[in-house]
Amino acid sequence: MNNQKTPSQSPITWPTTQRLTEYLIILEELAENDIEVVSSRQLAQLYGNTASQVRQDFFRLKHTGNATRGYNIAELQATIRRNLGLDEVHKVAIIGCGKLGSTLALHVPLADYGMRLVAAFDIDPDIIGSRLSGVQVENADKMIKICHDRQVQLAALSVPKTAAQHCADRLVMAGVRGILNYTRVRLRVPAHIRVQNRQIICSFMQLCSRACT
Amino acid sequence: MNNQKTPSQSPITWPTTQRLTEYLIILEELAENDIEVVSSRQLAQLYGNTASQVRQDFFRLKHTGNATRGYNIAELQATIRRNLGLDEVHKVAIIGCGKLGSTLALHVPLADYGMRLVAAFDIDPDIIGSRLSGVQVENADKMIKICHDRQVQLAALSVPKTAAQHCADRLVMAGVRGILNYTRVRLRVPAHIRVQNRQIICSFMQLCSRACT
DNA sequence: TAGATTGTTAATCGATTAACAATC
DNA sequence: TAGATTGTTAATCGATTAACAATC
Repeated sequence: MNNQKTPSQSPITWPTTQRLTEYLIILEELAENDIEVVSSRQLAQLYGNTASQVRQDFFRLKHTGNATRGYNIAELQATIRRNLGLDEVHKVAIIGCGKLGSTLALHVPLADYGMRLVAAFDIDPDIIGSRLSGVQVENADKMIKICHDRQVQLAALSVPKTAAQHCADRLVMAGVRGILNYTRVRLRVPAHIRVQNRQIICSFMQLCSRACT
Repeated sequence: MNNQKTPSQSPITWPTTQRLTEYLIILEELAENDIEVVSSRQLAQLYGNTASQVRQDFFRLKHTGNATRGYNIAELQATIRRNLGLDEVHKVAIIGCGKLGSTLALHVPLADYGMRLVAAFDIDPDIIGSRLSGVQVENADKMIKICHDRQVQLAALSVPKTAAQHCADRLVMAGVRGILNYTRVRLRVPAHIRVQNRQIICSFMQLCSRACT
């Protein structure tokens, strides 16, 4: 389910949300190079879309730039972060700390984008008890209690296929709001739970289809 | 650049291509459970879209089902694979075999979807020479020659930010057609090279924005 | 046969692009 | 001032949804 429905209360559509996260990455890169201002044309060039679309996106955020110089990068970053809800700290758990799960824990800079890893789970006794990016890996049978106690809102699911649905069920019971599903299983969850399916193999297939045909 | 332009020759749009890869995963799951036939309504239910959209997608593939029972799963899988170009074997290289790169090599079932890992590179002497999913990790300074010799068409880029553009340049020189970019750098490549940006942190931000606001 | 489902066209919806006055 | 750029509306484009005759 890549194209989710946009909740009616927000003026920000799903395509815009997706672009905003990427703009943020681009702006970060510009800021690192001490660039302070960017025009819609420049940003469009970097993103690979049109200046018109960039301006539309910011128009929806009610973000206003400078009619001569363009957009102030620091302000733009702040607006985007606020609109994506990255101002508050959202608590994240990683379910399954094998190869993929541990990579997510160590490689993804959650802390830089309004999130914090607060729990990690596995069933392998060799992995349970080890530390991963500041948290101790817990036994998966404590998932409901720990996620509930630590108020986990988001979870990344990187377990074997056979465990996927059972883990999802427990996450829902623990009150998690959204699941990033890296398993090749379609999860069945109540309608109010957001699931984003991110099977890495799909990205390879999509690229293959685009680049090689 | 999530929303790429569709090349004019193909009747299959980018949104459809994205869905097709996910249908394939769902069909795999159904086939494992010895289900032989699926209706557009059932598939839509599993994917999270409408039966009408499912039928449109297959209509564009000129795939024809049975007006009473629905679609034969084995036939459907074959049609989708053919349309995505997964019939031939596409050669893949992984650039950067740290935590993320080695996870991609070991975790992603390329061989099941018309791809084959034929090369892997790193600059770390401790990693060079080790074996990863059937290939030996080579020194990154041999990237151009090896990728060219082994006819690498697709590459996954999982190197530190500082190395990203340089690696991309070399991949282009080696004749690679598409790059799956996991770094948080915007790559500058010639127009005929496909780049798909897949920064994992963006998925987390998107989920956060959807689930928590 | 009756009923469920497809194949396909047309209608609708929403996202992107174009255009240009207002701004600095 | 002149020129580049934004803010914003309207037009266009394309994707999704609806509808229903044809099919098995």
